[in-house]
Amino acid sequence: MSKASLSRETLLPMLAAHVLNNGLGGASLRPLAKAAGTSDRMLIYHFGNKEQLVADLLEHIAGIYSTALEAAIGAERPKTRKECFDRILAQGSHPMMRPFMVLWWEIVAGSARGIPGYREAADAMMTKQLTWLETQMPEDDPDPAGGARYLMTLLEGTLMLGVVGHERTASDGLLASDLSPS
Amino acid sequence: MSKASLSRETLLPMLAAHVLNNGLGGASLRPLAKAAGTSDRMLIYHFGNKEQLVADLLEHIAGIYSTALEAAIGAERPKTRKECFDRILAQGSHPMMRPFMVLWWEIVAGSARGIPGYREAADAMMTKQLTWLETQMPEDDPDPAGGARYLMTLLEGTLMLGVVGHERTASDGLLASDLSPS
DNA sequence: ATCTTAATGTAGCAGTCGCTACAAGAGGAA
DNA sequence: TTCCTCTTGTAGCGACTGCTACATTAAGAT
Repeated sequence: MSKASLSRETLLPMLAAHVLNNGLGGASLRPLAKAAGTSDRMLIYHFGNKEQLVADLLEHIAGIYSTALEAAIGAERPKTRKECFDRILAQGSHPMMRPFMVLWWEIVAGSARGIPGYREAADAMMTKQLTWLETQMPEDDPDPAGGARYLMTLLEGTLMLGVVGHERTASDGLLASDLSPS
Repeated sequence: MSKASLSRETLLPMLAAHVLNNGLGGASLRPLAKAAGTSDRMLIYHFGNKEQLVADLLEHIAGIYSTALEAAIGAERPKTRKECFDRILAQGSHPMMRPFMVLWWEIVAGSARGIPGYREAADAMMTKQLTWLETQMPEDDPDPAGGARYLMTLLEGTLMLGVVGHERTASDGLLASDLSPS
Protein backbone atom coordinates (compact mmCIF):
# COMPACT_ATOMS: atom_id res chain seq x y z
CA MET A 1 0.00 0.00 0.00
CA SER A 2 2.98 2.30 0.61
CA LYS A 3 1.96 5.82 -0.42
CA ALA A 4 -1.60 4.74 -0.18
CA SER A 5 -4.91 5.99 -1.31
CA LEU A 6 -6.75 7.97 1.31
CA SER A 7 -9.81 6.16 2.47
CA ARG A 8 -12.69 7.02 4.72
CA GLU A 9 -10.81 5.48 7.62
CA THR A 10 -7.61 7.43 7.11
CA LEU A 11 -9.51 10.64 6.46
CA LEU A 12 -11.81 10.56 9.47
CA PRO A 13 -9.24 11.18 12.22
CA MET A 14 -7.94 14.29 10.47
CA LEU A 15 -11.44 15.53 9.78
CA ALA A 16 -12.36 14.93 13.40
CA ALA A 17 -9.38 16.95 14.58
CA HIS A 18 -10.40 19.86 12.40
CA VAL A 19 -13.99 19.69 13.59
CA LEU A 20 -12.97 19.61 17.22
CA ASN A 21 -11.06 22.83 16.73
CA ASN A 22 -13.39 24.65 14.38
CA GLY A 23 -16.88 23.38 14.90
CA LEU A 24 -19.11 21.12 12.93
CA GLY A 25 -22.01 23.25 11.78
CA GLY A 26 -19.92 25.90 10.10
CA ALA A 27 -17.52 23.45 8.53
CA SER A 28 -17.48 23.42 4.75
CA LEU A 29 -15.90 20.98 2.39
CA ARG A 30 -12.90 22.95 1.23
CA PRO A 31 -11.42 23.79 4.67
CA LEU A 32 -12.26 20.29 5.81
CA ALA A 33 -10.44 18.86 2.81
CA LYS A 34 -7.40 21.03 3.33
CA ALA A 35 -7.18 19.89 6.95
CA ALA A 36 -7.18 16.32 5.74
CA GLY A 37 -4.70 16.97 2.95
CA THR A 38 -7.14 16.39 0.13
CA SER A 39 -9.62 18.23 -2.01
CA ASP A 40 -13.34 18.75 -1.64
CA ARG A 41 -13.60 16.69 -4.77
CA MET A 42 -12.19 13.66 -2.95
CA LEU A 43 -14.34 14.11 0.13
CA ILE A 44 -17.42 13.84 -2.03
CA TYR A 45 -15.85 10.90 -3.81
CA HIS A 46 -15.26 9.02 -0.57
CA PHE A 47 -18.38 9.98 1.36
CA GLY A 48 -20.92 10.56 -1.36
CA ASN A 49 -22.16 13.87 -0.08
CA LYS A 50 -21.69 16.20 2.82
CA GLU A 51 -24.56 14.88 4.87
CA GLN A 52 -23.06 11.40 4.83
CA LEU A 53 -19.66 12.82 5.67
CA VAL A 54 -21.06 14.55 8.73
CA ALA A 55 -22.91 11.44 9.80
CA ASP A 56 -19.80 9.29 9.46
CA LEU A 57 -17.76 11.92 11.23
CA LEU A 58 -20.16 12.04 14.15
CA GLU A 59 -20.08 8.29 14.41
CA HIS A 60 -16.30 8.37 14.38
CA ILE A 61 -16.19 11.03 17.07
CA ALA A 62 -18.59 9.03 19.20
CA GLY A 63 -16.14 6.16 18.84
CA ILE A 64 -13.24 8.33 19.96
CA TYR A 65 -15.24 9.42 22.95
CA SER A 66 -16.06 5.84 23.78
CA THR A 67 -12.47 4.65 23.77
CA ALA A 68 -11.42 7.72 25.74
CA LEU A 69 -13.92 6.79 28.42
CA GLU A 70 -12.68 3.23 28.52
CA ALA A 71 -9.15 4.46 29.04
CA ALA A 72 -10.28 6.75 31.85
CA ILE A 73 -11.46 4.16 34.31
CA GLY A 74 -10.00 5.21 37.63
CA ALA A 75 -7.90 2.93 39.76
CA GLU A 76 -9.68 3.34 43.03
CA ARG A 77 -13.41 3.86 43.17
CA PRO A 78 -14.91 6.90 44.89
CA LYS A 79 -16.38 6.42 48.34
CA THR A 80 -19.46 8.60 48.02
CA ARG A 81 -21.70 9.82 45.25
CA LYS A 82 -20.54 13.32 45.97
CA GLU A 83 -16.93 12.30 45.47
CA CYS A 84 -17.89 10.48 42.29
CA PHE A 85 -19.71 13.54 40.99
CA ASP A 86 -16.87 15.92 41.80
CA ARG A 87 -14.31 13.73 40.16
CA ILE A 88 -16.21 13.40 36.92
CA LEU A 89 -17.13 17.06 36.88
CA ALA A 90 -13.48 18.00 37.31
CA GLN A 91 -12.61 15.69 34.45
CA GLY A 92 -15.26 17.23 32.21
CA SER A 93 -14.19 20.76 33.08
CA HIS A 94 -10.55 20.15 32.33
CA PRO A 95 -9.22 22.57 29.70
CA MET A 96 -8.10 19.61 27.63
CA MET A 97 -11.72 18.62 27.30
CA ARG A 98 -12.87 22.02 26.12
CA PRO A 99 -12.90 21.38 22.37
CA PHE A 100 -14.83 18.25 22.99
CA MET A 101 -17.33 20.04 25.21
CA VAL A 102 -17.87 22.83 22.74
CA LEU A 103 -18.55 20.25 20.07
CA TRP A 104 -20.83 18.38 22.44
CA TRP A 105 -23.20 21.31 22.78
CA GLU A 106 -23.25 21.71 19.06
CA ILE A 107 -24.27 18.07 18.79
CA VAL A 108 -27.00 18.59 21.36
CA ALA A 109 -28.29 21.59 19.44
CA GLY A 110 -28.21 19.67 16.18
CA SER A 111 -30.02 16.83 17.86
CA ALA A 112 -32.73 19.19 19.08
CA ARG A 113 -33.04 20.65 15.58
CA GLY A 114 -33.32 17.18 14.07
CA ILE A 115 -30.28 17.40 11.80
CA PRO A 116 -29.55 13.94 10.38
CA GLY A 117 -26.86 12.04 12.26
CA TYR A 118 -26.71 14.27 15.31
CA ARG A 119 -29.30 12.53 17.39
CA GLU A 120 -27.73 9.13 16.84
CA ALA A 121 -24.29 10.38 17.85
CA ALA A 122 -25.60 12.15 20.92
CA ASP A 123 -27.53 9.08 21.96
CA ALA A 124 -24.51 6.82 21.52
CA MET A 125 -22.28 9.12 23.53
CA MET A 126 -24.83 9.49 26.31
CA THR A 127 -25.42 5.77 26.55
CA LYS A 128 -21.72 5.09 26.65
CA GLN A 129 -21.10 7.65 29.34
CA LEU A 130 -23.97 6.30 31.38
CA THR A 131 -22.77 2.72 31.41
CA TRP A 132 -19.28 3.95 32.13
CA LEU A 133 -20.56 6.02 35.01
CA GLU A 134 -22.28 2.97 36.46
CA THR A 135 -18.94 1.24 36.76
CA GLN A 136 -17.51 4.27 38.51
CA MET A 137 -20.12 4.44 41.26
CA PRO A 138 -19.13 3.76 44.86
CA GLU A 139 -18.81 0.06 45.59
CA ASP A 140 -21.32 0.13 48.40
CA ASP A 141 -23.91 2.18 46.53
CA PRO A 142 -27.33 0.63 47.07
CA ASP A 143 -28.53 1.58 43.59
CA PRO A 144 -25.69 2.13 41.14
CA ALA A 145 -27.94 2.23 38.08
CA GLY A 146 -30.37 4.78 39.48
CA GLY A 147 -27.57 6.70 41.12
CA ALA A 148 -25.62 6.91 37.90
CA ARG A 149 -28.67 8.32 36.13
CA TYR A 150 -29.22 10.81 38.88
CA LEU A 151 -25.59 11.95 38.84
CA MET A 152 -25.69 12.12 35.08
CA THR A 153 -28.66 14.45 35.12
CA LEU A 154 -26.99 16.65 37.67
CA LEU A 155 -23.72 16.55 35.79
CA GLU A 156 -25.17 17.61 32.48
CA GLY A 157 -27.15 20.37 34.13
CA THR A 158 -24.02 21.59 35.83
CA LEU A 159 -22.01 21.55 32.62
CA MET A 160 -24.72 23.46 30.78
CA LEU A 161 -24.92 26.11 33.45
CA GLY A 162 -21.16 26.41 33.27
CA VAL A 163 -21.25 26.97 29.53
CA VAL A 164 -23.57 29.94 29.88
CA GLY A 165 -21.60 31.48 32.71
CA HIS A 166 -23.65 30.13 35.60
CA GLU A 167 -21.21 27.70 37.15
CA ARG A 168 -21.89 29.33 40.50
CA THR A 169 -25.59 28.63 40.14
CA ALA A 170 -24.92 24.93 39.88
CA SER A 171 -22.32 24.71 42.63
CA ASP A 172 -24.42 26.82 45.02
CA GLY A 173 -27.38 24.59 44.34
CA LEU A 174 -25.41 21.49 45.11
CA LEU A 175 -24.16 22.87 48.41
CA ALA A 176 -27.59 22.19 49.80
CA SER A 177 -27.55 18.60 48.64
CA ASP A 178 -25.26 15.80 49.76
CA LEU A 179 -26.25 13.66 46.78
CA SER A 180 -26.46 10.69 49.07
CA PRO A 181 -28.81 7.86 48.11
CA SER A 182 -32.23 7.98 49.65
CA MET B 1 -47.63 56.86 11.96
CA SER B 2 -50.16 55.00 9.74
CA LYS B 3 -48.22 53.07 7.10
CA ALA B 4 -45.04 53.68 8.96
CA SER B 5 -41.40 53.13 8.30
CA LEU B 6 -40.15 49.81 9.60
CA SER B 7 -37.80 50.26 12.48
CA ARG B 8 -35.67 47.94 14.53
CA GLU B 9 -38.52 47.60 16.99
CA THR B 10 -41.18 46.69 14.46
CA LEU B 11 -38.83 44.33 12.65
CA LEU B 12 -37.57 42.37 15.64
CA PRO B 13 -40.77 40.49 16.50
CA MET B 14 -41.13 39.21 12.95
CA LEU B 15 -37.47 38.28 12.80
CA ALA B 16 -37.80 36.49 16.12
CA ALA B 17 -40.76 34.50 14.84
CA HIS B 18 -38.79 33.38 11.83
CA VAL B 19 -35.78 32.43 13.92
CA LEU B 20 -37.90 30.44 16.34
CA ASN B 21 -39.19 28.35 13.47
CA ASN B 22 -36.06 28.07 11.37
CA GLY B 23 -33.06 28.41 13.60
CA LEU B 24 -30.57 31.15 14.21
CA GLY B 25 -27.26 29.85 12.99
CA GLY B 26 -28.40 28.98 9.52
CA ALA B 27 -30.46 32.11 9.06
CA SER B 28 -29.33 34.39 6.26
CA LEU B 29 -30.37 37.90 5.45
CA ARG B 30 -32.63 37.33 2.50
CA PRO B 31 -35.00 34.76 4.06
CA LEU B 32 -34.95 36.78 7.26
CA ALA B 33 -35.91 39.89 5.35
CA LYS B 34 -38.70 38.17 3.49
CA ALA B 35 -40.14 36.93 6.78
CA ALA B 36 -40.16 40.50 8.01
CA GLY B 37 -41.56 41.91 4.79
CA THR B 38 -38.44 43.80 3.82
CA SER B 39 -35.25 43.35 1.89
CA ASP B 40 -31.79 42.34 3.00
CA ARG B 41 -30.82 45.84 2.00
CA MET B 42 -33.04 47.30 4.72
CA LEU B 43 -31.92 44.86 7.40
CA ILE B 44 -28.38 46.05 6.91
CA TYR B 45 -29.64 49.62 6.87
CA HIS B 46 -31.39 49.24 10.22
CA PHE B 47 -28.93 47.01 12.05
CA GLY B 48 -25.63 47.91 10.49
CA ASN B 49 -24.49 44.38 9.85
CA LYS B 50 -25.57 40.84 10.44
CA GLU B 51 -23.66 40.35 13.66
CA GLN B 52 -25.43 43.31 15.23
CA LEU B 53 -28.75 42.05 13.95
CA VAL B 54 -28.17 38.69 15.62
CA ALA B 55 -27.10 40.33 18.85
CA ASP B 56 -30.18 42.57 18.90
CA LEU B 57 -32.36 39.64 17.99
CA LEU B 58 -31.01 37.55 20.84
CA GLU B 59 -31.58 40.38 23.25
CA HIS B 60 -35.10 40.74 21.99
CA ILE B 61 -35.77 37.03 22.35
CA ALA B 62 -34.42 37.08 25.88
CA GLY B 63 -36.92 39.84 26.54
CA ILE B 64 -39.77 37.76 25.15
CA TYR B 65 -38.71 34.90 27.35
CA SER B 66 -38.62 37.18 30.34
CA THR B 67 -42.12 38.51 29.89
CA ALA B 68 -43.39 35.00 29.18
CA LEU B 69 -42.01 33.90 32.52
CA GLU B 70 -43.59 36.78 34.31
CA ALA B 71 -46.93 35.89 32.83
CA ALA B 72 -46.52 32.27 33.89
CA ILE B 73 -46.47 32.75 37.62
CA GLY B 74 -48.79 30.12 38.98
CA ALA B 75 -51.72 30.92 41.22
CA GLU B 76 -51.04 28.43 43.97
CA ARG B 77 -47.51 27.56 44.96
CA PRO B 78 -46.34 23.96 44.89
CA LYS B 79 -46.10 22.13 48.20
CA THR B 80 -42.87 20.25 47.66
CA ARG B 81 -39.74 20.64 45.61
CA LYS B 82 -40.67 17.55 43.69
CA GLU B 83 -44.00 19.08 42.76
CA CYS B 84 -42.30 22.30 41.81
CA PHE B 85 -39.83 20.45 39.62
CA ASP B 86 -42.48 18.37 37.89
CA ARG B 87 -44.63 21.37 37.18
CA ILE B 88 -41.83 23.34 35.56
CA LEU B 89 -40.55 20.35 33.66
CA ALA B 90 -44.01 19.74 32.26
CA GLN B 91 -44.15 23.37 31.24
CA GLY B 92 -40.79 23.20 29.51
CA SER B 93 -41.69 19.97 27.74
CA HIS B 94 -44.94 21.30 26.37
CA PRO B 95 -45.07 21.08 22.57
CA MET B 96 -45.80 24.79 22.44
CA MET B 97 -42.39 25.38 23.94
CA ARG B 98 -40.56 23.25 21.42
CA PRO B 99 -39.41 26.01 19.05
CA PHE B 100 -38.12 27.91 22.00
CA MET B 101 -36.29 24.89 23.37
CA VAL B 102 -34.70 24.08 20.06
CA LEU B 103 -33.49 27.65 19.85
CA TRP B 104 -32.29 27.48 23.42
CA TRP B 105 -29.86 24.69 22.70
CA GLU B 106 -28.57 26.58 19.73
CA ILE B 107 -27.94 29.53 22.01
CA VAL B 108 -26.13 27.29 24.48
CA ALA B 109 -23.97 25.89 21.69
CA GLY B 110 -23.21 29.38 20.42
CA SER B 111 -22.35 30.44 23.91
CA ALA B 112 -19.93 27.55 24.27
CA ARG B 113 -18.38 28.40 20.92
CA GLY B 114 -18.01 32.06 21.94
CA ILE B 115 -20.12 33.56 19.16
CA PRO B 116 -20.74 37.25 19.94
CA GLY B 117 -24.08 37.94 21.62
CA TYR B 118 -24.94 34.37 22.48
CA ARG B 119 -23.37 34.24 25.88
CA GLU B 120 -25.05 37.44 26.99
CA ALA B 121 -28.46 36.21 25.89
CA ALA B 122 -28.01 32.83 27.53
CA ASP B 123 -26.86 34.46 30.74
CA ALA B 124 -29.80 36.84 30.80
CA MET B 125 -32.29 34.07 30.20
CA MET B 126 -30.74 31.84 32.84
CA THR B 127 -30.68 34.60 35.43
CA LYS B 128 -34.27 35.49 34.71
CA GLN B 129 -35.43 31.92 34.98
CA LEU B 130 -33.53 31.47 38.19
CA THR B 131 -35.07 34.45 39.97
CA TRP B 132 -38.45 33.40 38.65
CA LEU B 133 -37.94 29.90 39.96
CA GLU B 134 -37.12 31.28 43.39
CA THR B 135 -40.55 32.85 43.55
CA GLN B 136 -42.13 29.54 42.59
CA MET B 137 -40.52 27.48 45.35
CA PRO B 138 -42.70 26.00 48.08
CA GLU B 139 -43.60 28.57 50.72
CA ASP B 140 -42.16 26.56 53.55
CA ASP B 141 -38.90 25.76 51.80
CA PRO B 142 -36.02 26.30 54.23
CA ASP B 143 -33.67 27.48 51.49
CA PRO B 144 -35.50 28.81 48.43
CA ALA B 145 -32.39 30.29 46.83
CA GLY B 146 -30.27 27.17 47.13
CA GLY B 147 -33.22 24.96 46.32
CA ALA B 148 -34.01 26.92 43.18
CA ARG B 149 -30.43 26.50 42.03
CA TYR B 150 -30.51 22.81 42.74
CA LEU B 151 -33.78 22.34 40.88
CA MET B 152 -32.47 24.43 38.04
CA THR B 153 -29.43 22.22 37.62
CA LEU B 154 -31.58 19.13 37.67
CA LEU B 155 -34.06 20.69 35.30
CA GLU B 156 -31.51 21.66 32.69
CA GLY B 157 -29.89 18.26 32.90
CA THR B 158 -33.25 16.62 32.44
CA LEU B 159 -34.10 18.78 29.45
CA MET B 160 -30.77 18.05 27.83
CA LEU B 161 -31.14 14.34 28.28
CA GLY B 162 -34.58 14.61 26.76
CA VAL B 163 -33.25 16.37 23.71
CA VAL B 164 -30.85 13.55 22.93
CA GLY B 165 -33.46 10.88 23.48
CA HIS B 166 -32.60 9.99 27.06
CA GLU B 167 -35.66 11.27 28.87
CA ARG B 168 -35.90 7.91 30.58
CA THR B 169 -32.38 8.28 31.91
CA ALA B 170 -33.33 11.45 33.73
CA SER B 171 -36.67 10.28 35.04
CA ASP B 172 -35.26 6.96 36.21
CA GLY B 173 -32.48 8.77 38.01
CA LEU B 174 -34.94 11.00 39.79
CA LEU B 175 -37.05 8.09 40.96
CA ALA B 176 -34.44 7.41 43.58
CA SER B 177 -34.46 10.98 44.82
CA ASP B 178 -37.27 12.84 46.53
CA LEU B 179 -35.55 16.18 45.92
CA SER B 180 -36.41 17.18 49.47
CA PRO B 181 -34.17 19.77 51.17
CA SER B 182 -31.43 18.39 53.35
C1' DA C 1 -40.51 76.96 -2.45
C1' DT C 2 -36.34 75.15 -1.33
C1' DC C 3 -33.36 72.31 1.21
C1' DT C 4 -32.22 68.40 3.95
C1' DT C 5 -32.48 64.05 5.59
C1' DA C 6 -34.33 59.50 6.39
C1' DA C 7 -36.05 55.51 4.05
C1' DT C 8 -36.26 52.47 0.28
C1' DG C 9 -35.66 49.95 -4.51
C1' DT C 10 -32.51 48.02 -8.08
C1' DA C 11 -28.54 45.98 -9.40
C1' DG C 12 -24.61 43.93 -8.62
C1' DC C 13 -19.85 42.58 -6.60
C1' DA C 14 -16.68 39.33 -4.82
C1' DG C 15 -16.60 35.42 -2.34
C1' DT C 16 -18.20 30.74 -0.79
C1' DC C 17 -21.28 26.81 -0.99
C1' DG C 18 -22.04 21.71 -2.40
C1' DC C 19 -21.39 19.26 -6.20
C1' DT C 20 -20.24 17.55 -11.06
C1' DA C 21 -18.36 16.87 -15.89
C1' DC C 22 -14.30 15.52 -17.96
C1' DA C 23 -9.98 13.77 -18.42
C1' DA C 24 -5.93 11.48 -16.98
C1' DG C 25 -2.79 8.48 -14.47
C1' DA C 26 -1.99 3.98 -12.03
C1' DG C 27 -2.22 -0.70 -11.11
C1' DG C 28 -3.98 -5.27 -11.70
C1' DA C 29 -6.36 -8.87 -14.85
C1' DA C 30 -6.69 -11.05 -19.32
C1' DT D 1 -0.12 -5.63 -24.56
C1' DT D 2 -4.84 -4.33 -23.84
C1' DC D 3 -8.31 -3.41 -21.01
C1' DC D 4 -10.73 -2.08 -16.89
C1' DT D 5 -11.45 -0.18 -12.52
C1' DC D 6 -9.99 2.84 -8.80
C1' DT D 7 -8.35 7.16 -7.65
C1' DT D 8 -7.25 11.83 -8.42
C1' DG D 9 -6.69 16.76 -10.60
C1' DT D 10 -8.70 20.73 -13.03
C1' DA D 11 -12.26 23.55 -13.99
C1' DG D 12 -16.39 25.22 -13.38
C1' DC D 13 -21.64 25.60 -12.61
C1' DG D 14 -25.54 27.68 -10.42
C1' DA D 15 -27.05 29.09 -6.10
C1' DC D 16 -26.33 31.67 -2.24
C1' DT D 17 -23.55 34.73 1.15
C1' DG D 18 -23.04 39.56 3.40
C1' DC D 19 -22.79 43.82 1.81
C1' DT D 20 -22.53 48.21 -1.18
C1' DA D 21 -23.03 51.88 -4.93
C1' DC D 22 -26.31 54.54 -6.89
C1' DA D 23 -30.62 56.46 -7.53
C1' DT D 24 -35.20 57.70 -6.08
C1' DT D 25 -39.01 58.98 -3.18
C1' DA D 26 -41.28 61.23 0.65
C1' DA D 27 -41.67 64.09 4.42
C1' DG D 28 -40.40 67.65 7.44
C1' DA D 29 -37.75 72.09 8.39
C1' DT D 30 -36.72 76.85 6.99
